[in-house]
Amino acid sequence: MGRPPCCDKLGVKKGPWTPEEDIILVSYIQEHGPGNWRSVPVSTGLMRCSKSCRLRWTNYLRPGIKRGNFTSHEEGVIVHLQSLLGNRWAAIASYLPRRTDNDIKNYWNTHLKKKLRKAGDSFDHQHHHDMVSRADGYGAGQAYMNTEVSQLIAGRGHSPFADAAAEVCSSSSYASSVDNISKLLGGFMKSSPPPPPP
DNA sequence: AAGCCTACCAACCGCCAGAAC
DNA sequence: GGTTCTGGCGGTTGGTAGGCT
Repeated sequence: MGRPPCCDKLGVKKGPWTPEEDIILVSYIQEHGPGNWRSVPVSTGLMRCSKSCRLRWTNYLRPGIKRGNFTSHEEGVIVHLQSLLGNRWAAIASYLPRRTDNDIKNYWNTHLKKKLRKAGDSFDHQHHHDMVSRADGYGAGQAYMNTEVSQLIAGRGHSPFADAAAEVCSSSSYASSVDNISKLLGGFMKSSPPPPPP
């Protein structure tokens, strides 16, 4: 026998999270820290699968997340990294610390893919890199991006781009229910430090 | 004003690697 | 060493808001 099962499949709630559930989850993580997701539904009484709790936290409730309003710099990074790494959204997200893989994936599927398809004759993963290089609007600054992203990938070291990105991230604001939850929690989000760089 | 269409995004599903027993 | 579970990831879907006719 291995470990005990993660959670009872019966009685697991699905669908959108309510503000109450968010508060319960954030309060629990504030107290115990993220991790050991199996214990979250058990300890909090949330009728949610541990997976669902983890997803909700990482994609939505985690402090320091920036959502929406992708800058042209961020777009460039995503486009270039996608051409280099493929659809490895978690890896791409690691270079944009305040963005979640889900957010990047959504942005790619809804915005960038369309833009690139528009720019090129067809969207083909096999020839994506060539196409990205050709694409109008994304060709500009591509050489710069090549250098910067290569540096980031090689050593993830300090770079002017990283500074610029950090500045953009820190200065931007977003409107979402996260703010409301933050207010409800009495500034927990503000007091929590942003996640460390990868 | 009503119905239809499109775009967006939160959340689910299924798979995999590694960890726990 | 084998079995089972957890955590993480990428793909996909369903709900809904906004725009268009």
